[in-house]
Amino acid sequence: MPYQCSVLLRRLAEHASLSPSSASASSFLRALRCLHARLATSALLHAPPHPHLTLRLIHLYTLSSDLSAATLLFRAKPCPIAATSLVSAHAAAGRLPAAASFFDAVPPRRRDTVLHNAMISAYARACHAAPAVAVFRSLSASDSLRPDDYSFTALLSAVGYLPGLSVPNCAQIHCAVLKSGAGAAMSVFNALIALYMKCEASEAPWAARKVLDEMPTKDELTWTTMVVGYVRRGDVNAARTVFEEADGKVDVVWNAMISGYVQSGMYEEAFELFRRMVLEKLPLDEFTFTSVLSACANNGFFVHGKSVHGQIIRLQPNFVPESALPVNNALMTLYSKSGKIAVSKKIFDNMKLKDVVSSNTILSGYVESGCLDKAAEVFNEMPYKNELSWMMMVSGYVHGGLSEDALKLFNQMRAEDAKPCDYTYAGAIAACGELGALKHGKQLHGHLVQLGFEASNSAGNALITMYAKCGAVSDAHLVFLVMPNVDSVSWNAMISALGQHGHGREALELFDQMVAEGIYPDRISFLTVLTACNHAGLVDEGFQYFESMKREFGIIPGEDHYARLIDLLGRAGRIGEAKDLIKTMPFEPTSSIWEAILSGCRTNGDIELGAYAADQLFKMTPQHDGTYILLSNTYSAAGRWVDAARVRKLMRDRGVKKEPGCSWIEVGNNVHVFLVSDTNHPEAQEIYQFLEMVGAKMRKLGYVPDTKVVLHDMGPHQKEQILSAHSERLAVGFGLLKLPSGATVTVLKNLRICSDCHTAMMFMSKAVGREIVVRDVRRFHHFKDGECSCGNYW
DNA sequence: ATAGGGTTAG
Repeated sequence: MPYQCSVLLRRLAEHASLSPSSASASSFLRALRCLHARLATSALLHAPPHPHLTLRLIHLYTLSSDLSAATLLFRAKPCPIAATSLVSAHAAAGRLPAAASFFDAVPPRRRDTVLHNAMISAYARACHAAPAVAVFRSLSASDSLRPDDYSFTALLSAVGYLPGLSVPNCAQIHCAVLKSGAGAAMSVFNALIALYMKCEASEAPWAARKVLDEMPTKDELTWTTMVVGYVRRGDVNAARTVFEEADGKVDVVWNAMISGYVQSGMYEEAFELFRRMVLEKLPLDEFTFTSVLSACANNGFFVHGKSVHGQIIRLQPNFVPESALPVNNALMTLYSKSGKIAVSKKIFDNMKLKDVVSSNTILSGYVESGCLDKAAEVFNEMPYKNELSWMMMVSGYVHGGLSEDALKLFNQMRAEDAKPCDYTYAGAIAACGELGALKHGKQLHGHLVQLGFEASNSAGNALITMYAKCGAVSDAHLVFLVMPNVDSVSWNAMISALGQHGHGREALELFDQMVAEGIYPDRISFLTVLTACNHAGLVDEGFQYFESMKREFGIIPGEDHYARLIDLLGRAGRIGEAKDLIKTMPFEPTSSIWEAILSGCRTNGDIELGAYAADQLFKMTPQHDGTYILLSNTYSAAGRWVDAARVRKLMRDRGVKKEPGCSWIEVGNNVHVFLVSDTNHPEAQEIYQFLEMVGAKMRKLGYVPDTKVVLHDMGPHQKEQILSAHSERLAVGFGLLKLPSGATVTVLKNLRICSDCHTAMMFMSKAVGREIVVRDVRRFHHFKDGECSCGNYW
């Protein structure tokens, strides 16, 4: 019986090790798995000291990834060879502690060179250089053992992860390898090339090249290593030169070069190389397809991408599920990015093997297209979520305006003990900014520092924006100042922070400083600058920067830049110049342009142009309520009440729904509450009742001399946001009042409200003992010395 | 039984 088992198992093992990844072997192994278990048991029962049998079984289990069965067997019959198998299997699966436990389970005297090699390689895979070196040292120090080619190869790959690796370091190791005499294999040289290429110094490729030139024989990996090394250093041109030189060696070099182009954003070149591979009838494998599909997806080559898909279908490559996986993932990305999420989902559903990347890809497709419900569905069904899954979902919610959901998810994440990455923190911080939840945002800032994410640009940039939106400009500035590597996003965020709060001059100064420090401004920078000018009323400066954008920086102004400049002119009463500007625009006015014109006409009382702009807007966006309101206000401002009423009627006739909004009202000198503009809306009833309640309460306190009502366009969601977000900080008035919906609000003292934006406010906080500025997160007006920066206040 | 390279999601 044991003998029979042994023969059968050897056959199995031979079959499996011939092609461990081919479909037939894996299905073969799967089919026989039940048999294995029985054989294993009987083998152990019938042949107590039978190391060979145990060994074969363990190897077999390792090949079929049944590590728990292999581990069980090892515990019953520990031997160094079995340990080797298990160490490498666990390392391959990314479980370093498990791998190390098998190495440790073998007494030092019984460890052989191969077991040491497996352990060194395990540490190398996990990027742990120091312990790998320690294992290598213990191998060298042993009397009976000597390191071989494998030992050196694995050691060299581990050493590559040492921080601050220099060329002299590498040369030292190089010498040691040569002296030992053991390292003469091609793999050792290839590893040496990779090691030199990892050094930052500019002469490193030269040293690597020397190794390559001195090699007696080179194989495909020699060239590939050079190509990959150059790609990692960001030198695609040098990679290309090496690639050309290696011409004739097929397969991997091509894949490495295509992937190198993709990583450097040179998608056309990547596709061109793929085309050459097809023309020269070179074998295309899953790596080729994956890289070229990614090139197509990233560059909008959707037609090319589809033809690659066609090629895959035509060639019917005999991919095992493991190989088909990345290809399918790349295909999903292609279809998601070209807006065909349904196709993407179909591929997803048909995949035999899925991983986190698959789910994340479909998740990102849904998030990008704004289908947050479907994204959440995928997210909740994911068997395994990683950092990225959480991050995409959190930032997806923020992007979709669902900041509360974002924060809820963030809290759920911490409850599930999942570790947020810096991007996830950035998302949560952005959510705080949207909600004006300064206290929560500060807390997150504290966590960031504790976790050592201070150097993260994404988190830092999110902090700047969050503090700015919560009115804490000095905090925003502090973050900006202590950030170790500010990028253009950081500059833009800080410029915008200053601009939002009316520090127009400072914003412009910061912009100039940015340019002086050699950071190239982008279109966002100019948008920010124009906004800053807008809030500070710096019309001529706005014009100057607009001009220099084209002239000095070669950035073609988009409709958003024009719209902002027109808005700026309109506010400054220079509607005539705005008209001239439209005539010089290289494109037809868009809806945002007409909107800026219309709002300028309202302030300037230009009824004729306003009506024309409104007509254009009615054609483009007939259901947009803002146009009707603006036009009607333009008429009423000019005293043409009949026309104003006509516009309101038009709006009703066309079935345009007015978003219910709420506003602040001033009661007497010092008490302020909410009111809604459209009393027919159910939302209005709620607020109305609320106000009644407030009124009654205030009358009791003797606070109601007269009541002013301001109408304005704030959505119900926004109102809720403001109510819930600010309530904690606003608790200085008469105590909390509760809305039927459960949101709480506090009545304040010394509040000032801008009649234009209706949202900026200032009050004396008894709790803090100083003046605090609170603002609506979406509107950018600045309150200074009791006046709003738009100059329109009461 | 162990080594060196190429893969997809933001």
